Amino acid sequence: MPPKDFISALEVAQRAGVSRSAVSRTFTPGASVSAETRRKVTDAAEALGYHVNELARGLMRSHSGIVCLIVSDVATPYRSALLRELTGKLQNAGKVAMLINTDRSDGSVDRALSQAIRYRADASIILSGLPDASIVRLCLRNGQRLVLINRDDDEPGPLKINLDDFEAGERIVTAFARAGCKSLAFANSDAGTPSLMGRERGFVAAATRCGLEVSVERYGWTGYEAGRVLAQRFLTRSRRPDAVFCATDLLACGFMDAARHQFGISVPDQMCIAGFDDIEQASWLSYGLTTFAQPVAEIAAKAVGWLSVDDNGNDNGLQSVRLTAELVWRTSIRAA
Amino acid sequence: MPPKDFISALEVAQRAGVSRSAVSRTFTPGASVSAETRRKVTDAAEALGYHVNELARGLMRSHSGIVCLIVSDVATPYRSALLRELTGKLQNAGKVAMLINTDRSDGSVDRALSQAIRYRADASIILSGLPDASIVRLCLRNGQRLVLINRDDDEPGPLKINLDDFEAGERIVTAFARAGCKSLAFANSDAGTPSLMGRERGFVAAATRCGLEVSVERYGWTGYEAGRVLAQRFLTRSRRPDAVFCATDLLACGFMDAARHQFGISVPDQMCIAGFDDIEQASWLSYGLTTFAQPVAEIAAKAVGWLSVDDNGNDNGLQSVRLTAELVWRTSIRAA
DNA sequence: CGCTTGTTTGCAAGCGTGTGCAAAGCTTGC
DNA sequence: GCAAGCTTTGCACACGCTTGCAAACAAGCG
Repeated sequence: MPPKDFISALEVAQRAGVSRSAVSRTFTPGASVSAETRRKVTDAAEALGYHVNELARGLMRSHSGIVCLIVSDVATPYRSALLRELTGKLQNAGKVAMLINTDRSDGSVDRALSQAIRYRADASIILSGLPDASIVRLCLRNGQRLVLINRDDDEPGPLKINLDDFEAGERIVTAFARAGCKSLAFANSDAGTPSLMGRERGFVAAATRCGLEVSVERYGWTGYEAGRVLAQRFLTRSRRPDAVFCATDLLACGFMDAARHQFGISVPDQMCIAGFDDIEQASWLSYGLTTFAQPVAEIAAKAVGWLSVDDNGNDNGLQSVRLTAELVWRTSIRAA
Repeated sequence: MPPKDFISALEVAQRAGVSRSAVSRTFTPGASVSAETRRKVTDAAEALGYHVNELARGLMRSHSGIVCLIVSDVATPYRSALLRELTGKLQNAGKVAMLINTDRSDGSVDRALSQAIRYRADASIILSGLPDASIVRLCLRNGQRLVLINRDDDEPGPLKINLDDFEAGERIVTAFARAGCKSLAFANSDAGTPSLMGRERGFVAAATRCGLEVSVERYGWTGYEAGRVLAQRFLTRSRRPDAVFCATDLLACGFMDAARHQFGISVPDQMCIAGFDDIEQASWLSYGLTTFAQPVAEIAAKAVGWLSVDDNGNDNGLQSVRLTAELVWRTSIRAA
C-alpha cells in the first residue's frame, strides 16, 4: 500500500472540470455555488474519497473548531459523566473535543493550555486545576474562550460555572435535623478546592446556627479509599456522630461501606449519610445514597452555549453562572 | 481587549533580528541553529508569547500529532479507565488525543472516522462500534493507523487488540466447580459483541464438557440495570442457579444487588458470582467481586506503542495482539 | 436591444509553517 | 595565506485551503 497523500481540492476540481475555488465553496456552507457545479463537485469528491483538510481550513479562518477539555481524574464517575455530556454537546455544536489529561502533577494545567494555544483551539474548558493568571490572559488576548467549571477564580474574562455549594451544606443540615440527628460530621478531602470548602463552610455554619454539635475531618483525595479512612477516624471516637455529610459521593460510598461492614453500623437507622454529585453508584441498591445532584447536563449546556455565542464583539457580559444542586432523596437519611 | 491574532513566527523573527527560518528551526528539534540565535529567538518568543501553530506545522509535515479516540459510553467505569490510560500514554508519546463520542446511534463510527480524516489524524483508536470496511480502507490508504480494541474484525491493516475471552469463560467454570457449584448460569447483554459472545461460548463449552448444568440469558445493554433484570429472570425460575458468571462487572453488580436485597440470597454462601473487567467498584466492600481484570495499562501501552513504530515502511508485521485477563480473587466465590 | 441588477465563477493573494538549496561564515591544516 | 570542510543562515517554494475582487454570465425590464 503506497502511502499516497490525501486527495486535495485541486484534484477534485480537475476531475470535476471546475476551478479549485468551486470545490472550496461547495464545502463552505452559505457560499455561492450553482446547483449544477455543486453536483459535479460532490460527485467527484465522492469518487475520489475527498475530505476537507480542517488543518488548512483552520489556518485561513481564525477558528479551528477545536475545543480543549482540560481534566484530571478522567476515570472518576462524576468527571466522566461530565465528559460525556460535554463531548456530546460539543459535537452537536459542530465542534470537536481535544482531551488533555492533567493527571501528572507539575503545573500541567499551564502546559495543557499552552498546547491548546498551539493547536489554535477556539476555547478551553477547564474541569480540574487552576491555570496561572498570566497564561489565562494570553489565551484571552488571542480570542480563545475559557470556561472554568467548579473552580473559583476572580480573574475576569473566563466564564465561571459554579454550584450553590454553601447553600447545599446548609440545606442538608436541616434535613439531618428533621431526621432527629444531634451530632453532625463533615467528611472532607484535604484537596481544599473552593467547591469542597464551600460545602464544608455552609454545613458548619448552619449546624452551629442550629445549635448542633458538628466536627470536621479532612483526608486525602476525594475517592472511595479516603471515605473509608475518614469513617475510621470518626467511628473510633468515643462519641460517634449520628449524621455525616460527605463532600463527595465517592467519599460517601467508602464511608458507608466501612460503617456497615467494618463497624456494623446500620444506615440510616443508627446513622444518616449524605453525599454530593449523584454519581451512578449512588442509586445502586447497596447504597441508596441521598445526595445532591450535579446538574451535569445543564453545566455542559451552559458551557457549550457560551462558546457558540456570536463572536461579533458583544461579549454579552455573561461572566458567571450559578446553578443549584438539587437534593435527591433515597434511603440513607431517615424519614422525618 | 482587541481580538488581536496570534503571534506568528515572522513577528518573532523581526524582533529577534533574524530570518523567519531561524525561528522555525529553533522550534524544530534536531535542526541546525547556533546557540546565539537560538537564545535570541527564544527570548523574543517568550516576550511576545509565541506558540508554534501546530495546524500550519501539520500542514507541512504530513502528520498532525493528533490521535482520535472513538468511543461510546464514555462514562462507563471500564471505558473511562481505558481512556485515562490512553490519554496519559499518548501525551507521553508527544501526541494529542481527540475524543469522539459515538453515543448517537446511526453509523456514527463512520462519521467519527471521517472527522478523523478531516483533521488528518495520524491514527484512530476505536473502542466502540465497528467501522465500515470501505472507510477503513480509506483511512489506511492515506497512511492513517488504526487500532481496534476488543472489536474483532478480519479486515487486514488495523492492529487488533483482544483478550482471551473464550479461555476466561472456561477458567471460571473450573473455579465454580471447585467451589462445589452444580448449576451454572451466564448473564449476558444482548449486544452481541464478539468479546461478550466469546466469554459466553467458552463458559458453556467448558460447563457442558464438565457435565454441569448451564443456562444463558441475554438482555439489554451491559449496565447495572440490565444486571438487575437478568437476576429477576434467573431467580424467579423454579430451579435457581448456584453460580453465575456475568459478562461484565456492571452486570455483576446489578445482579448481586438484586440477589441480595430483593431475593435475600447470600453471596457467596448460596450463590457464587463472577464478573469481567475489574472496574473500581468490584473491589468495594459491598461487592468484593471476583472478576477478570482487563489489563487496561497494557492495552494502552500496546496501542500507543504500535502508533510510534517507525514509519519507514516496515510495518513490522504486527497485526494482532492477544492479552490475557487475569482472574482476581475476592469474596464472591466460595473458597475451595 | 440596451441597461441594470443579481448570481456564478475564476484568479490570485494570502494563512503560518517546514525544508532543500546555495551562499556565507567559521574552523582547521598545511 | 589559501583551500577544504563543516556549520549556520537566508531565500523561496510548497502545503491545502478561504475569500475579496472583478470578470462573465443570466435575467428582468422598458
